[in-house]
Amino acid sequence: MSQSEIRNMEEFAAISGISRPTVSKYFHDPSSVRKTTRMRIEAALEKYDYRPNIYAMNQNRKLTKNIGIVVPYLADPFFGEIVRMIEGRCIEAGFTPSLFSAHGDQAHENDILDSLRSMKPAGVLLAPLGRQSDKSAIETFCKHVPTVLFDSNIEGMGEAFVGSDNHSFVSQTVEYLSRTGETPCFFEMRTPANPNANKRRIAYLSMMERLGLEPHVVKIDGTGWGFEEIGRQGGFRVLAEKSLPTNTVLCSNDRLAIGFLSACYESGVRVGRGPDCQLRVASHDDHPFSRFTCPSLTTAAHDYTAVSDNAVETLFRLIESGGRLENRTESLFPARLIMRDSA
Amino acid sequence: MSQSEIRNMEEFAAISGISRPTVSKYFHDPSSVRKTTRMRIEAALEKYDYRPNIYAMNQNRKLTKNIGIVVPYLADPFFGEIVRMIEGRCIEAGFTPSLFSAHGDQAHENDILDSLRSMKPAGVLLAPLGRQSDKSAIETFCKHVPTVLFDSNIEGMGEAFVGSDNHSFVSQTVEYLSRTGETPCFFEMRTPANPNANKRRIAYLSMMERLGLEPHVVKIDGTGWGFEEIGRQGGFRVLAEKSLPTNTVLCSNDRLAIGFLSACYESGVRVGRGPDCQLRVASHDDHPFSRFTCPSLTTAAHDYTAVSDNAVETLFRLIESGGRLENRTESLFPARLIMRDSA
DNA sequence: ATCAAAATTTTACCCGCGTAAATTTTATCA
DNA sequence: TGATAAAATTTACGCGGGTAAAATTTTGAT
Repeated sequence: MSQSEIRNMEEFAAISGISRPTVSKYFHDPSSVRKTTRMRIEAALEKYDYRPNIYAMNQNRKLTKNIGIVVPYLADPFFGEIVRMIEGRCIEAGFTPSLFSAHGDQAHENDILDSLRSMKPAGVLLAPLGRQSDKSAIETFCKHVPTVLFDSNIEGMGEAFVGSDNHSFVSQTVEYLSRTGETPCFFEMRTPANPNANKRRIAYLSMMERLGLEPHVVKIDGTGWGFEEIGRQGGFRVLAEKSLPTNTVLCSNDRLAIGFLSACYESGVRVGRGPDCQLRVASHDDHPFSRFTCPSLTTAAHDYTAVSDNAVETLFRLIESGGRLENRTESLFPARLIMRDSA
Repeated sequence: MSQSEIRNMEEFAAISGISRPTVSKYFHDPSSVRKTTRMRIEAALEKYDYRPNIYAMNQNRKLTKNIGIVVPYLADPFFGEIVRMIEGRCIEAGFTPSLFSAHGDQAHENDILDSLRSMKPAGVLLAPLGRQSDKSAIETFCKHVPTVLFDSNIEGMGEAFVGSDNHSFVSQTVEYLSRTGETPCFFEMRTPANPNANKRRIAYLSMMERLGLEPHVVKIDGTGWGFEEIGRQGGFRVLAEKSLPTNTVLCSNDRLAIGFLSACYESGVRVGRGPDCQLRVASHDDHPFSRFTCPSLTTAAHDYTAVSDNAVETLFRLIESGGRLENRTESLFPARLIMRDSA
């Protein structure tokens, strides 16, 4: 560490006694220069803490070493967790992740895609808003930038999709609930923000049919990304109306369940599988908060690690093969039933 | 929208009949060119969707229009909320925010500061890890980049600090709790991650002294950023040991309280202010989930909007005055007591 | 209409680096 | 040790724009 008199790569190259283009190669990939050369550069690097101008570096590069990560709603800690894992993998592999959240807003998502395009990223991991997404904007984007979709699928878009197998989630919860008690009804938003919700309803219906049970879908009103509040208000409604067809409620996702449980608590409805309980509640996602609800929430867990690892690996394959894959793959990972106290 | 044959600003300038440097000025600040010129450029922009190469733009600029936002732990929805507000303000003002999370890790925080420096941002809004932060790394960073600290203060670093007034939080909760029931004890981590925790303990002690009450600080073990789990384990411990000195628990922050409440529920301890309740629990932060705990959590709320608005405005002032402020200001916003059901 | 001052636009030059092609060095093997 | 292929380095040029200073146009008061 010393006075950083070094203003550019030219000067740094002069000092380390190597030509500038070789130094350039070194920064692009240290292993691409001779060992002796590398050592001389690294020695100089110790003395003068020079770092290349990232803007000048990327200007003439067709593809940068940047990876874009886009999530729909960052105030949801589920995405916080996923992002943490994905970022780690990207950095390990020598990429520079940049993170964006659409904050539940279509216009914002479009703006993100716009600025992402001008970043010339090597690839993008995109968890779209879903129903609210501007499909054509996403389609156009994917044509120009190597993109892997994750979490929420949009038919045919991106070079691949990596997510969880909604059928696996629902079949496990439905099977468990109906085996151990009353038939579950399915509690969801009338107009879900996310395609996973639709898949889960369908899985519920087909699972009930297979088990020869009568399905009941309870649809509640509400829009936006404040799922907990929506679940809570919906919970108050169905509890007040006593309109629940069974004593077992399977929520479409944990955030709705969190709200529903708080409505139950406030309404004095005891939830759990004990003899003194009036209601069982289960759900899907294994949201980071779901182990701290009262009672703790029985749910089907995403394989966070598998999804994020596979999404990243798929993107790396995509990047290495020049931005196009033979055929669009959809990798779905099964859920793991987490039995806690709510059902 | 048409075929984007435009490869660079030169070509675009030719087509719109303006010289390239003027076009450059336009993209830097549309209001800096004559109205007629602006209209001609914007007309051309409609026909040919050209956008300048951001890397070429920033290469020779001493300062970009980027603003760095750094938070310690993005899986905490508190930061998700703050980020959402801050990003909005930055975009409104024509800046490009880029978001980073240290994910609770010092090395990661340092790496972020490193890459942030090479981004030549106009300014940075930094919520440091706190105790885990590498103070000297942050100090060096702040010398080179105009930085406003927020949420968690580090004495003397950055050109300003914007956050919440911990004394206001604690004085309100302590006053309320001791006025309406038993004296509160203070429930916190033995080695808190965040300087706010220390300020809150001190505020608790001084407040108790002022009220002529005997303070009790309950310290629980645990490290890292999984506060809920730490609060939960600590809760089980103190409940099993029956070591709580009073029936009123004031948690240092909501995430601890969330864990503590789940421990209470599982231990069959009824929390609330009703006659059949054994314990009152209150806390600080107004975490997004605190209204969904069981019972809903009485807490002191950050003025999210004021903090984020003020942090951004302070940064803008800092940027306009060339990166240095007369003297380091600390803006603290008072809390608002949110009375819910837990106390 | 005139003319100087102010606001814009152009001219001219530079920034910091990527990269293909040419050249040099190193490694391989007889 | 010498010939030759392979690897590394250097040469030479371009990329896409920023920006000071010069030239021009506009403004506004007379």
